[in-house]
Amino acid sequence: MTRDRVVEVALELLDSEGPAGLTMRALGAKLGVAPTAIYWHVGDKAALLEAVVDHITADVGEVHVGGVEPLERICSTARSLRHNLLERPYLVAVVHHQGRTAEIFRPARLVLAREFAASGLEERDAALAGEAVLHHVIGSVLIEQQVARAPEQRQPPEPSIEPGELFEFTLDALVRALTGC
Amino acid sequence: MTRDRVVEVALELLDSEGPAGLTMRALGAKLGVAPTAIYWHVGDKAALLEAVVDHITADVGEVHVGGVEPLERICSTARSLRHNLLERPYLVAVVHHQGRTAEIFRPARLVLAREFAASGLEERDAALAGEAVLHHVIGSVLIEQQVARAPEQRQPPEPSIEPGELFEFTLDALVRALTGC
DNA sequence: ACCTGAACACCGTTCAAGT
DNA sequence: ACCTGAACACCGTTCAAGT
Repeated sequence: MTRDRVVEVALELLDSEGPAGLTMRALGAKLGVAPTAIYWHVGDKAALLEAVVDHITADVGEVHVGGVEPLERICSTARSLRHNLLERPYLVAVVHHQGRTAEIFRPARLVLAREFAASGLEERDAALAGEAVLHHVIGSVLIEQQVARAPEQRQPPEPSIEPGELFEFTLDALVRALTGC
Repeated sequence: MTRDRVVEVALELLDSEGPAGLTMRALGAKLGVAPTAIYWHVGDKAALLEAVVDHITADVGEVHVGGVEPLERICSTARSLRHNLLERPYLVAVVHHQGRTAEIFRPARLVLAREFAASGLEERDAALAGEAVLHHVIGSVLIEQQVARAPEQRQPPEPSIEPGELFEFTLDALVRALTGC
């Protein structure tokens, strides 16, 4: 029983049971310990969620930047970020609930601003362009996840648009527009 | 005490106290009635939330489309949608929790696809372009709201980028890229 | 038809008490 | 230092009982 172990098991519980399943009692049971023992190691549930999101933030921050020219590096950063966000099903909801959505984008934000600057934009425009790409990524992921677990949606959003294809199509148009190619 | 009255007061409670404050007990108290009376009119809390989101969906769906040429109509639709989404602070979170994010975009989606088609794109490309604009709107709103109520964010996302300005900048670039102007 | 009250199973949390 | 158990205030929900 260490703080790291508690957070680790909390993440497992989150992945398997969802946010509603992550209760102090269930977590205690999975740790083989009384629920109240958690309070000694990590504090209350707010502190636990902070720690969980700390871990998630670190994971999401590890964006893989490939390619050599700025345009390709921008696109690969966006793809990597999207991939990281789609990995954990409840990631966006939990991070949003903690009010830390802006925070998890920091590493990608820095890369994007740098690469847009390298593509010829001046500092402020590069920052704006980077933010635009982030908006596109989070918007895509949010809607993709929602469409996936929609209730009995009367009809699919559009006749057979595959999410990945849609993402690539739009990313390409957006980045070309922002860099002025 | 009618079903509509219950939903109406539930929306008030949601706006004033947030999602955590919307409890059957608090709702009963505000209605001057026992919490269990709600069950007779609207069913359980899941049914209540469905009804609340029904109402929100109708509100968000009322997008104002201005201008005459397609490009201006697309931008004004996006602005109107953004405005509607920003109006209620907990809208995005509640709708997302109900798994109905894709649904609230339906009216705007139809308008956007139609206008992109009018601008010269063929049907499928018009649908893709419309979806891209929706991604941009939801992404912008999500991050804007999060930055607004971030905890003790160490530093603001970027040196003084006003959200509205950022939205306009990116929307313009995106739409011009998609329509090929 | 409409509402109340008691009751139940579940939360998060505190705190004295154990080792 | 680390954990347990009982207890408390809060949830959503059911259901018999009232009018």
